[in-house]
Amino acid sequence: MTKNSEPTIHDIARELKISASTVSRALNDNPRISLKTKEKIKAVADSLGYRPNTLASNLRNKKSNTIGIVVPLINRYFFSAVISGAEDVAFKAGYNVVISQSNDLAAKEINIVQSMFSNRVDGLIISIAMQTDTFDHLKLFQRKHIPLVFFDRAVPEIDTDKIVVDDFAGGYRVTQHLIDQGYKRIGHLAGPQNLRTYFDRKNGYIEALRKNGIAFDESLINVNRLTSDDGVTAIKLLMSLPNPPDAIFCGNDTTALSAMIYLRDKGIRIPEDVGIVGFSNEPFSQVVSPSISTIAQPGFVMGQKAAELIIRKIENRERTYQTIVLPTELVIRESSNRGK
Amino acid sequence: MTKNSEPTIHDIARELKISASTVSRALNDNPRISLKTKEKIKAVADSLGYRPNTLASNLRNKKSNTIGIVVPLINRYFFSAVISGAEDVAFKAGYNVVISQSNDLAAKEINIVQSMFSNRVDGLIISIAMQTDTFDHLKLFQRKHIPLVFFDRAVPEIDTDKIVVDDFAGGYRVTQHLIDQGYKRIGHLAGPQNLRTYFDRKNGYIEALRKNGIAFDESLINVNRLTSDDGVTAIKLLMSLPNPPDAIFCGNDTTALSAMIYLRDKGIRIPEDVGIVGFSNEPFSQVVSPSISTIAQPGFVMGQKAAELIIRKIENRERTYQTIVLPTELVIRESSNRGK
DNA sequence: CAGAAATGCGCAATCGATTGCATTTATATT
DNA sequence: AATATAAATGCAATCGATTGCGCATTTCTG
Repeated sequence: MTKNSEPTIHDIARELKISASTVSRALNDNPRISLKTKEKIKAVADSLGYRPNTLASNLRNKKSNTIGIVVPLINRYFFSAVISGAEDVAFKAGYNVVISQSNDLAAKEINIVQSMFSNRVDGLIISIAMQTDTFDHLKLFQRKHIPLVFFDRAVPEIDTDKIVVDDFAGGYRVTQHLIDQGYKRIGHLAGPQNLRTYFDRKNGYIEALRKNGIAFDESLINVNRLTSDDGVTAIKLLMSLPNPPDAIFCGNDTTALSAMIYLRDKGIRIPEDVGIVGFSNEPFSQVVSPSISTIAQPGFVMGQKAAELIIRKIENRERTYQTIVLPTELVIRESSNRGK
Repeated sequence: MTKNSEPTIHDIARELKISASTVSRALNDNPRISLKTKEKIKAVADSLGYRPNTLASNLRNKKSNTIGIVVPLINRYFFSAVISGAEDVAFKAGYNVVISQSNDLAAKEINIVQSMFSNRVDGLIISIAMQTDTFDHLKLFQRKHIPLVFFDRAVPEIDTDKIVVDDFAGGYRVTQHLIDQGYKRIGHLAGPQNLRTYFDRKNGYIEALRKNGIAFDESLINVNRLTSDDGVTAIKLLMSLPNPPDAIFCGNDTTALSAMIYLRDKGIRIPEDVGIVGFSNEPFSQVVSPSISTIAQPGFVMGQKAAELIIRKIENRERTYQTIVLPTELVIRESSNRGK
């Protein structure tokens, strides 16, 4: 098939009757090579259309200049924002990024992570799948001292760098805001509690209630997977309670939207009758009607920070682990704004 | 830093006092190795925690099992959908994907593409940057016979595989739909005309007018970069014409939305006074109010097809170039529906 | 039971770039 | 001019996996 005529440093060397070592050094601007020789070599390299074979270089250097990124789903605003931010920083620093999606399946995640290990990525940035509950595949990276950075969904039992948003504070703020708006019975659609993020959001909610002296009613919390359909099921359930809520803190914007549409179809006014707040500030949340109050998660910045951090680790400029907690921002929009 | 104790096939060989060749063959299930030996080898490999070094294998095989994907911006729904679809297919077929974004800058695109070449990707899937107007970096792939697949934004002068949507038909349908709804003066916000997609959309629009015997008025077309701000500027301009349009076919959903918001703020009713149609079916277009009529572009499917195609090419199961034109689908929503 | 055929495995080169150490060449010093 | 010193380059091994060819052992055939 493809003719295999890619020029190598040996071809350049032969052309100039010098050794490949010299060519290699020249192309890497090694001071041991004279300027004159360098120029000659670069000229020949150009004329042959030489392009270094990164594979060979990587093998020899035991470094792939590649950062792996694993997300549940690429095609989700928050995650693609993170990827975008990470790619930006990585590319500028001379790293490639390989990206895979776990589809929130533990099995695929394990597969991906092992494949990335075999590909000798220099570091791994990951937000774990909802389903994942064993972590051997990640501990592998730990054991081999390959930098590992969690973002958003971190694993508490693995001690490494983490970049998360302050979900607790987010949940707290949302709830406080709803209370401030005069809502009395505030329900919560919570995500899977094995994921720290959702766990924290719920606890922020509970803490805000407590601080405000509001009795915590377990029945107002519905734990589900936060899909659009789950949102409808959950809101239906909560509204059918003998004493239904007058506000809902939804674990994400998707359920906020689907709950909102359900309520609207039932003739329930938002925010007058029921207040709604989501989480994540998905793009649609500001353009729907009524627009959805939510918590902004700085995805792009998160990606940038994750990449910066992992590069510092890869290049060994830092040895201690840190957990960066990015501040959350409450974005108040129509769905919870009664003007109080 | 990291201790370099990754076990290799040589370690396994030493352990069993056999040769590395045998180990390699055993792990690759070569029939020349007896079952007994294979089992012993696999047992030792497991016990040592052996993981093949893909870099070494790739170098030797002159194949990286990697597909490069270049998009203008990862964090855009359509593109992340394509990436998601492509990753899906690629991963199942045993390929990794490395992804970079050009930010619509020609210079960065060139840089990325060359870097991917150096990394010896087995194939490249790309949607070119708006800015790009020289194509040497892509012709390089052609010359070296490395499979190249364009999607969405293709380069006419490069003869290779392309996956596009039928933009012409899309533009035509949108326009016909607006005419059917009784709109009389239909304007168009067009994208950069060096990009085939936008060029075709515009021509579909023009053709539909012609077929319906409607005089084509150049002043109703505004060519811009289709950002949110561009949309506002453009709509402002069109509406200030002596004889303003009563419907706008916007080159994408972003401008459709910003134009719509501008009109709404001016007290102009949609779709009663002015009809709006976008392009791409961004997620927000169905949840805004009024919801935006648009053309659905099957991003995920496009990504899948692109990956399937490039893999067939890489594995040499196909030699002829093809252009796959995916059908467009008109999604009629509120913004253009006067119930006619 | 000799010779043929099959089976199982090892040697050594290869992929392309890098690098410690050695060697050659140029320049400086006495 | 001879030696010391610095500058420039080359040799050969290395990174880890793969593979054509050949050798040795086993099994089969007449």
